[in-house]
Amino acid sequence: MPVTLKDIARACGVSYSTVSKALKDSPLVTQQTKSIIKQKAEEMNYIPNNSARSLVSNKSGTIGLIWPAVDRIAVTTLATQVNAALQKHGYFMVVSIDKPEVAAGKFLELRFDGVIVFDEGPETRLSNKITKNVPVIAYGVSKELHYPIVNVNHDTAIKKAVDQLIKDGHHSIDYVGELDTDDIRQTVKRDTFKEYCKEKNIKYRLIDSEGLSEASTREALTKFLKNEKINDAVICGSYDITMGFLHHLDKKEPKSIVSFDNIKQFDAIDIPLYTVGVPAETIAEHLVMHLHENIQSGNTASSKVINLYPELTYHQ
Amino acid sequence: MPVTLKDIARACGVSYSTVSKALKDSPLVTQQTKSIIKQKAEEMNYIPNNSARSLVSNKSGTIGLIWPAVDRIAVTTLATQVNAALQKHGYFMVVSIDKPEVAAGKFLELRFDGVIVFDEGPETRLSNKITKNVPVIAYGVSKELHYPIVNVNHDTAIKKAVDQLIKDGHHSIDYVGELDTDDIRQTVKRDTFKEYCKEKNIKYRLIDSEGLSEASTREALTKFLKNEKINDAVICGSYDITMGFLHHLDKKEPKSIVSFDNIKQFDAIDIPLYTVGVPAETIAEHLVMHLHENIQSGNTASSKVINLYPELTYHQ
DNA sequence: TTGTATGCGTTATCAA
DNA sequence: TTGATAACGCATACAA
Repeated sequence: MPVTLKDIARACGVSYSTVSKALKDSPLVTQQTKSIIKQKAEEMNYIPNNSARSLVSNKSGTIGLIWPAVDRIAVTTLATQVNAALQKHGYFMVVSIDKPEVAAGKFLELRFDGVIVFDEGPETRLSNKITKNVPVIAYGVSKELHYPIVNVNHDTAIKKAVDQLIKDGHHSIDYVGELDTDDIRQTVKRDTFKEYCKEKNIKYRLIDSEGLSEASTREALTKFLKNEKINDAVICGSYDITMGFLHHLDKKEPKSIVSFDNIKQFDAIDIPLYTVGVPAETIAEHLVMHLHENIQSGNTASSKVINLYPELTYHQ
Repeated sequence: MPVTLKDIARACGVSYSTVSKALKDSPLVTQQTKSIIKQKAEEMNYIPNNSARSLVSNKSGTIGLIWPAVDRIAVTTLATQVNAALQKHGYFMVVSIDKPEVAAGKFLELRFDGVIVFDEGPETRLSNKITKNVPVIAYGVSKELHYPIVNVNHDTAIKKAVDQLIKDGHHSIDYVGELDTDDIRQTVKRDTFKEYCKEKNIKYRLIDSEGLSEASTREALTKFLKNEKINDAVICGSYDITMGFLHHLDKKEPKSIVSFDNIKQFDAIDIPLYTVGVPAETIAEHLVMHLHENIQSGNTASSKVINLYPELTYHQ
């Protein structure tokens, strides 16, 4: 059994409320007693009981991140950034790889202060039962949730990508991405691409990466390239898809490539390309800032959309 | 504020201790009152307060997984398996991507029932302060921790790999893996390979993958292959490294490949190869089983080594 | 400046 | 079968 405030109080010959105050540096305690108590606490390896604290203060200092698909690099980067941003605000972040509704339910039982969810479509949506009991914020591209979402506007990103390629003189563009899916982050790219190309009178093709991983993209392209040739202008739907695509790229043939995701990993690539997307750090900051505000104000379930707009950058 | 037992009690006109019993299906309550209470609880969307529970029962039902490097496929697979195994035992798993000692400290404050840590070397080791306060189990290849570890014996795996390649008639073997590292899971492979080849009078080379990712391996091999030719017999240090290696493989030239990690993702590869390692599911089962036992018995910090022995399998 | 008392939501023991 | 009550560890308003 871990050491409690009472144990320290007994060891110091003071009352346990004094210990409580001393350990949180309250001005209501003498410097001298404080330092005695703190030293003793350290010595006895005191570990505060968050359950007890949480019971009385209604705060756990913990945020739950719901992340069922722990496997894509770009998302890993975002999670790391979110972790850092939360830390800055004094929160501890914890991840669940369970199904969203299950994870959120557990988070509620644990009385976490807030929940972040990576929105990928219907199966990742949280019910009212959850969202009216704890501040939730999503990351994605949807606009019609009953809780706030940081929207990274993939549609704008696609348009910027197409515009750039047109500016570079291309009249025919390929899009490599996951086509057969309900993940709204993917479908919005696919559909916007199609429509915008039509609008701009650009010839286009949709090439299925058959998944979101580098491996699936590589395999899918192997098949594709048996019968067809890839275009000179290509938009890749994510960092991982870009990596899968780059394998098949003969460096001698110059291509214009625009890759989704704006993460530092691109700096390590020796092929020049454009990237488009909101930087992971920006996304993280906004997620944390808005969640923090809603925790402070006790707001749950406002269906606000926080729009973030993608940047297009050239990587030499 | 979420609904409490008292709220339900008031709504049902019974005492809250009756509600408490009813909701955990105690035989001390009539079926009738039970069903009334349960229905009301459901209706009011009652969410038990784990903090309060934990305070009195000294159990949180939650296990913390320490996993600072959320980026390798093989590890992702293991985490998923561990999550499932814990669920079977009634636990909820939660992941921290913070530094091990920080994460463990927070887990302690949250009074989690147990901690699992992926051991990769000195920086991933937990101090006595932690391990004497909560049951901890590690996954790795070390044998000298002050807490239990599920050891997957990479040294045996390497030997099995070399033996197989010798049996297939090879006299010269390449090892592709991370060479310049303190990660003990990697160094043990490197060192055993070298020594065992010497012992068996086999010519060998160590090829640096310059990291553990597919991308780094691919790049490293690009450089390597400019001046050298890869051997006919190759051992790859992990799933991701194998994937990086396969890019450079001309399918026409037959090679004998042994890849580390025993995960289902290999089924999707169309190149025949051997895999060696303890299946992720087995690792997960043992981690959870032993942790669960130590939680039950209140054991902390026994320095037991649970040895799991790798299997070599041929994938057509 | 320090100590006492109350209550947070729950479980468990005991009394009714 | 049900209800009252103490206790878990802590924060805090209040009394000393």
